[in-house]
Amino acid sequence: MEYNFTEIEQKWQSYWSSGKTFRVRIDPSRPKYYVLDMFPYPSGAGLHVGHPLGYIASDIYARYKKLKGYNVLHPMGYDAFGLPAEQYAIQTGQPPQKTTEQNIRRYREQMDKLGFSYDWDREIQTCDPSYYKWTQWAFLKMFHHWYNKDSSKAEPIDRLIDAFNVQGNGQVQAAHHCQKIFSAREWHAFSEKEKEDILMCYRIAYLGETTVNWCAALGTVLANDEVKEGLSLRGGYPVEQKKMKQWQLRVSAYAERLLEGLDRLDWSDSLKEMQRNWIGKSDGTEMEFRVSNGSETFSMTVFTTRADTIFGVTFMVLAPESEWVEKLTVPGKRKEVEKYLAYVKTKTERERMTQTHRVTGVFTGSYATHPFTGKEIPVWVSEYVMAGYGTGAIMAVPAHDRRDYIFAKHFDLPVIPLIEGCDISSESFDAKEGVMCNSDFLNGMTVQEAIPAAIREVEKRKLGKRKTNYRLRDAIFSRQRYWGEPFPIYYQDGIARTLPESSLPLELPAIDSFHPSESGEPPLARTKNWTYQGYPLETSTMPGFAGSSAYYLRYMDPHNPHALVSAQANKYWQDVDLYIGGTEHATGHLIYSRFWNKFLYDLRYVCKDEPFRKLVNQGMIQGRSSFVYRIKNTNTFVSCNLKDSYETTEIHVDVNLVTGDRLDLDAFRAWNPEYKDAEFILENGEYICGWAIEKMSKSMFNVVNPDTICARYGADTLRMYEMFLGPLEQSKPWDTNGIDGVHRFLRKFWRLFFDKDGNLYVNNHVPDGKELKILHNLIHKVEEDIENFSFNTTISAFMISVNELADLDCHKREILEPLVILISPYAPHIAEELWTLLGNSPSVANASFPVFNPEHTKEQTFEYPVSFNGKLRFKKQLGLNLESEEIIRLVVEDVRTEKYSGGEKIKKVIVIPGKIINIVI
RNA sequence: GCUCGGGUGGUGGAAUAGGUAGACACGCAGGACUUAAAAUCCUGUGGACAGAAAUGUCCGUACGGGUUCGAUUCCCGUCCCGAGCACCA
Repeated sequence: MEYNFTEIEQKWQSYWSSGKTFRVRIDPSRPKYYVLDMFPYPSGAGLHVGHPLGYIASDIYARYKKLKGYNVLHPMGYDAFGLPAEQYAIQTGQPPQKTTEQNIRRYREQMDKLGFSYDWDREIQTCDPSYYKWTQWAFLKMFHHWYNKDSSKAEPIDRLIDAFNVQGNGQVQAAHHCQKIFSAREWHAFSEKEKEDILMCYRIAYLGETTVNWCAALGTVLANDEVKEGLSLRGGYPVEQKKMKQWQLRVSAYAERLLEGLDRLDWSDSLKEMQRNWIGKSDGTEMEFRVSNGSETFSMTVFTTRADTIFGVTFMVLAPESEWVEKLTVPGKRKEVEKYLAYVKTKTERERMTQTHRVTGVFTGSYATHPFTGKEIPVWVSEYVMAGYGTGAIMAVPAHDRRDYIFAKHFDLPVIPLIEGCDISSESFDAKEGVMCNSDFLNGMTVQEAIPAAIREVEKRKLGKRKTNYRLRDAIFSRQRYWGEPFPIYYQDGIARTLPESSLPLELPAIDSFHPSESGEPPLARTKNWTYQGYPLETSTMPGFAGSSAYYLRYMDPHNPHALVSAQANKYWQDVDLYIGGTEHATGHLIYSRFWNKFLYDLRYVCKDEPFRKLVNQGMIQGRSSFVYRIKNTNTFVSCNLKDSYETTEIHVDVNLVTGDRLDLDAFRAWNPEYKDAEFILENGEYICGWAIEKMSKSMFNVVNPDTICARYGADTLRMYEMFLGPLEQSKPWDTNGIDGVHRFLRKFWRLFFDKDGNLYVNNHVPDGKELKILHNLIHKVEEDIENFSFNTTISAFMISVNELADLDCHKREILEPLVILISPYAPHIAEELWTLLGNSPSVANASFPVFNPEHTKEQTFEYPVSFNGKLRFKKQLGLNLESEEIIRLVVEDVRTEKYSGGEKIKKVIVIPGKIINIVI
């Protein structure tokens, strides 16, 4: 019988789905294990071979854990709200509901072909009202809570109001951005609007004025993680900084907990490091400077991590956006400053970031007084100081800060060195080392001593106090978009009011035009009756990360109409034990969902404060793009190695028209009408394409569809091959060379179960030591490798074992049956088929993982006389005094021998001279 | 610039509480079976040198040092590649 993968795979896929083989339920008698994939955004392009990489790995692990007796939750769903569907809707008029549904269907078809063990009864789609009800619900909870720094958790806003009623806000330790300090009496006197405005500054979900990333081309604001190098992540359009009133989440309140929680997570160091950088904790000091513009005197605060350099401050710098600029610009400088501010405004965020070498700035005309020396120091404005970090103003120490140094040199400001013997003739000395000088009471101390000493002095003189700053900003939560969750918010006399929980979900209305309105308002603004009890509803929608922030909780209890997740389900499933997905979510989703989860934890809706215990980042599978070279202004294409003699344009060509870099000329002509009359200049009768490794994407024509591979080799081969390609976490280009090897192996595996005539043949003979050794070595290896996510090396082990068993012509049930179980996580279809052919009832998923017995693999242990014949050079370790020809007797723990024509010879001895030492002879 | 990874045959990659480097696979070369092809199987395959051959010797894990009886593995320095952050005071 031949290995007919098409038939086998179809048969078992339909068996699994109709029999609901992978349905899971709460079962207190078994330990739980939760294996989660980052759910995909269903794009119009469908899955390419890179997408399933992580899914295959998680499926292997989930099946393995199931075999190990765990009750495994392994769900899948779709992150269905998002920009691309809406962009597509704008271009084509197709409603996103419709295209999203189509894409989901396509994704599902493709995934089904790969034989995943998902419990599809738990599928969720973030655009489904029964799901986003709970996204809106969480938002309402955040609106109604504030962050108490004393208890380090979120608490109901009513309790804050109680505090205001009794004592005002002076003593309240809260994460907030309220500028006013008021007494209880003042609080009582405020109007309702005033009270609401104040409370808004304390809510965890709040509406606030802030500098946002505004993307004009997309017509929406974007979160920091959606912007890269001044361009939008989606589409690559320019992004500018703009002050706008937006919904935000007070993620910054959780900065310390988000940072500290990382220590308890089993994530890769690099990912943790990325999150640490993103949170950007820095310990320093806030220091006050008296500043005068000639007529008025103010107290201005700056933040520094180098309080020790206080005596090197020779000027101050304000961010152009800082409110101090207005106050400190003297009349004589007004024109100049305004001109500078106008100049800064014309620069896009991207320009400001890429043109960092350009030194710009302007003097305000004001002076600050140095708190220790009393000297007057000028206050400047420059774009190199950022409004959003610290206080938007800095004390500049040109001798010991690179940026300040460059600025000082450019504008000819004084530089005072503070470290003995440091060379600052061409650049600043930024290292935190050396002995202080020119620094009054700090002189003679090392930098490490001077930092705390300076802070102590600052605090003693009441010039400032210790402060920890975080780079992490609050998340901007509104998008001027249609295809997202509507906010359960309406406006009454300019006050934001929440819809009652009982009215959720607030469903997204169907609309017919997806363009933003003329005035730049979101599409919902044009929707008739977008009101609640006659009051206008919020017209922006929630961002992409809203729906993905708690989906892992919903999988635990996906159909519950009364709660996001019941306490019972949450208590059983707890948290995600293994989360697999790409690094691209390091500073987005993985921060937001940790924040979201911590918030729900504070409110006791979930029992774990960290959602994802272990996280593995699968690498990206890149595409191998092919190129043709068109001679400029012609329709003639020249082969790769001849292209240097012509002036050519490089054009991407569909990789499916190329075999081993040779272009199929007819297929190329048929590919695109533009090329139907193409002429070719060949080399050796062939057209050779150029190539490059790039991101796999439709626009590069380098997409390899898993369906094609499945049709040709079967899903089991694809699954094993993707794992065989290399370490899971490593990025690697897709290369179909080598897939034959894996396919050959599976055929060989199949043939192991048949006799020479091709009849199924399995006997009940008792296996001998050799066969048992092969099996148990393999059990050991598979177990070890799966636990270490080293899926590629397991496959080698399978290949070796199967070859050995084939050589022994082994058809023993006791060996072959466990072998089927071992391979089932990798190649589930072939395993199911063989499992039933062996007379077992389906499915192998319900079998248990074979037990490793070291007795079967153990090598001999005995005392052995060993002659070292002068090759022994281990006297020191052994504590022996040996002459070269001496023969010694050692207690040997293990001896490895090797057969050769003359008999056996010793290759390796493991001795115990107090400590185990490996010796190779 | 800073942080974190990484550099091993023609290729993807094995092997690190330090102990036979190159598992396994691809590719390539040769062979068997076949009218032929496909499929399958076998043999060889890091480099250099010696030998008819079995085999042996030397060199080899980016480069230069160090620790060690022994280093792909540990330490120091240099170079290169990848990823992330990037005026964060």
